[in-house]
Amino acid sequence: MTESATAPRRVPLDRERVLRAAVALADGLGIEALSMRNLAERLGVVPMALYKHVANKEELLDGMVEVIVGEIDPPAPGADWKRAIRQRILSARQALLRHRWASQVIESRTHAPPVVLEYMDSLMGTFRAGGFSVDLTHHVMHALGSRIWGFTQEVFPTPLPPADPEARAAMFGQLAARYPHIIEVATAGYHDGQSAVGSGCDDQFEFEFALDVLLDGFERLHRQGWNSAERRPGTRTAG
Amino acid sequence: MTESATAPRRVPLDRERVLRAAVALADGLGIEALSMRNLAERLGVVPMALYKHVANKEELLDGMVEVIVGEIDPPAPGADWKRAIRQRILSARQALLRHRWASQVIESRTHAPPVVLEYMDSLMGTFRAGGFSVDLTHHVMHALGSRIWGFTQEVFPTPLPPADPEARAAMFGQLAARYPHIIEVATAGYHDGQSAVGSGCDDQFEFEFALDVLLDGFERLHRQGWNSAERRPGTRTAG
DNA sequence: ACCTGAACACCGTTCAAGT
DNA sequence: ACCTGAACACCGTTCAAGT
Repeated sequence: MTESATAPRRVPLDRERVLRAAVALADGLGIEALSMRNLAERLGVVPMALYKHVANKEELLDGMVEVIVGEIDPPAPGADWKRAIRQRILSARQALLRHRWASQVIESRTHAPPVVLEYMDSLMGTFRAGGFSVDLTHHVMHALGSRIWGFTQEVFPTPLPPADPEARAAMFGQLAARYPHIIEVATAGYHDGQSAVGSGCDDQFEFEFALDVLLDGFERLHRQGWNSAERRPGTRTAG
Repeated sequence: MTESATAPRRVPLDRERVLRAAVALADGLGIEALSMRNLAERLGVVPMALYKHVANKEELLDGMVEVIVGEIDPPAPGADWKRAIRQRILSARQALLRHRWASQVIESRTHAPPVVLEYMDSLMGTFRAGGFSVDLTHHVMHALGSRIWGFTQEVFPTPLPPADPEARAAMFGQLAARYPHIIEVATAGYHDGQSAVGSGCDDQFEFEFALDVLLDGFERLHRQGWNSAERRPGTRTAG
């Protein structure tokens, strides 16, 4: 009985506990609230104690990425490449949606933690198993880019329209004059008084739309036996 | 002669000068070196003087984005939609490459400055002029996402291999065991002793590859009269 | 009325002093 | 030998004192 009642919460710190606390803190208060001092306080230790388990804040962030990437489902056995890739990326998307700060942190990393390399290697293995050439696999991974994590940097969120109908009408009038196409697109299909501006698009639909345009394109290139010695996809002339 | 020799550099500060100095500082020393204090010193003023021209640092960053987006070429007249969009995005890419910090700052913006809305509106106008439905224009803009700025978040840069041939061979052996597909792809086409790992891919080729896969896909959907009431691109069954 | 130095409330990280 | 409080060199921003 080493953990007796006389020392109730004297659980020794370890890297795992530091990382999980950091993830929980970022989940709860946002990534901008994650400071070494803040995290230490949350763990009931002095800030310097953290430096026993992570060399610095950058390494802390690396570790947090590892935790999130670890939540991505393993590849489904037996699926064809297209379904396998699609499923894996959409699983990554779910993991990233559970931790809204994660995409930002992933994009700020300058080197890949091992678990990230494993994930990328696994995706590439799926393409190769599907018959993709090494060449096409290479460019296809680049084309997916950060989309392999299930997110794409969206264009800027448009601000919420004012609640007052008159003010809203005035705002739309002004915007429509300056940005006619944005307003046209944003208000399409919303003719019953509300508008898509501010109310947000269906992010999941948009993500899958882009993913499927890419996957369909990859499939076509693969079938055509594309290779990079020829030109880029769109520039090949007929015959 | 208001600007006489007796007061040589007493040029009054204005927003324009603040923004240009901030861009120059970020270009020269990196975005992490851009602080209000640093920028003030560079301009020979006290930090508080900056707050006369920008409300806070966020607004300073907004202004810097405006400067960079202003460098993007206007649309070429007379080109078909595909060439026009392609050219515009590749021009944006050149602007962003001149300011390596810009993509990071653009992605961190929470709202779009007017010049950004104008650029997006202009792209959407090009799709519309090319006959795209409002519906397809909407989803196509989402699919491009941050690619409209000419960049995509690349996957993590792989570290430079060690110079010592023996150490390099050992490293490749270890990596190949853990990440066989990464190594396969990274070393393809480099059989003359060097490797693509660390030496970097052709970013411009990769960018245009992905862009063209998307543009080709958009063209195909447009010709098919795609609309979002049907399913996503890849999920439509034959017939 | 205008400007600005000092101060406030933070940061990540170092380091020497204390146990 | 180990731990940690104080300190260092920064931040963005506030505010009151000085001109």
